Amino acid sequence: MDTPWLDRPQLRAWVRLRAVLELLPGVLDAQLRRDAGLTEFEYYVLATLSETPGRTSRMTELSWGTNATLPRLSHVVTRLEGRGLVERFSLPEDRRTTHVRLTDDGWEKVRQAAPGHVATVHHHVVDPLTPEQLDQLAAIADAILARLDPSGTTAAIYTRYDE
Amino acid sequence: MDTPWLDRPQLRAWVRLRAVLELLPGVLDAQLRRDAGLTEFEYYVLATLSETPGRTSRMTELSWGTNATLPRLSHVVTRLEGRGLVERFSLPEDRRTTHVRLTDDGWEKVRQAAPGHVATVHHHVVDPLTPEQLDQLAAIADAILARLDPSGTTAAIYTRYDE
DNA sequence: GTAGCAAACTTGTCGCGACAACCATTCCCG
DNA sequence: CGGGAATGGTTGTCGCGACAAGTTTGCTAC
Repeated sequence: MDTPWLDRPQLRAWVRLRAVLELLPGVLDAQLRRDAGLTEFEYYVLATLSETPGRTSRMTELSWGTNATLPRLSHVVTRLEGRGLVERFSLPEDRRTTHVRLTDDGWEKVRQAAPGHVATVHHHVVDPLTPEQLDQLAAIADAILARLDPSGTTAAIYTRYDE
Repeated sequence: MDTPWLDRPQLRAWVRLRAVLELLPGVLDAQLRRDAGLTEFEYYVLATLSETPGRTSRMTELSWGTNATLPRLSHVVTRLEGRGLVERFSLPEDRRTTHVRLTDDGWEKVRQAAPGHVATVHHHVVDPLTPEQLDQLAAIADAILARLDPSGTTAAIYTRYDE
């Protein structure tokens, strides 16, 4: 098998992207841990639920919306449940499925945490980019996601953010 | 404090970027673990050393080149040393510093692992993008990195990939 | 020349995520 | 209508990364 190396422009883009992949999550995580006592992932679980009708979602659907595997989500929900931020229940119609509902405490939590998190995203991602670059970024991320998730199950979620 | 929410285009870009941040590292990591028995981060430590004159670097400089904290790097080097892929030593001129050298086994390891990893990067990042998008991505990542690393210590490393 | 301070790592502890195994429920099909 | 297969989640184990503390060496200033 021949080895297609990366040329200069490709390497340039990749090295920088890799640095962002390495550094950005830590910054977002640190801010939320410090100011809200939440993991970035925990925050997104709560935030996703808060935007869902009835503040309730099935585990599997929630895992799509948050780009997580089911085991990971299950563990996180267990922790959030222990802190009283969400609650699990199931319906008689299909007792295999588990539903997760955001509690009032959870709603309050995400409401308090949101401004700081949004400000961080603004500062580190939105503000440094021009509007054109934001559109470019959306298109670029879209193209990459198409490869990461060929089935398109996850990607389909994002279409709701299209104009 | 007022809360500047994200408008549609901003949200669109951010949600997609976040998905990439969540999914891409796992894919790269899984490929390297499976095919080479290396973490993506372990691979980059070895790869960075392999491109350094003398295949040797100080811990601190290596941590810059790989976007890692020193404790993290120290743990990783300990593991790599245990597997015989690198070796630590210090010089009398300043015995606080630790130098890390890639062994022949380490060199062979990275040589064997590189093609598969590069192919993965090609498939998931380079190939889905047009040349224009690659340039855009480099500029976008650059702008974000400037905020992530205001001191510019890390960023300075990347200028060597500029034309 | 020695007292403090800074630099450069290392080590210890804890928590989260990946993977694999497992369990319960429902569907399908002869 | 009974016996797999498939769906939907949960649980257990292990390893890595973050953070905080500790250690050694070198620098500086009086």
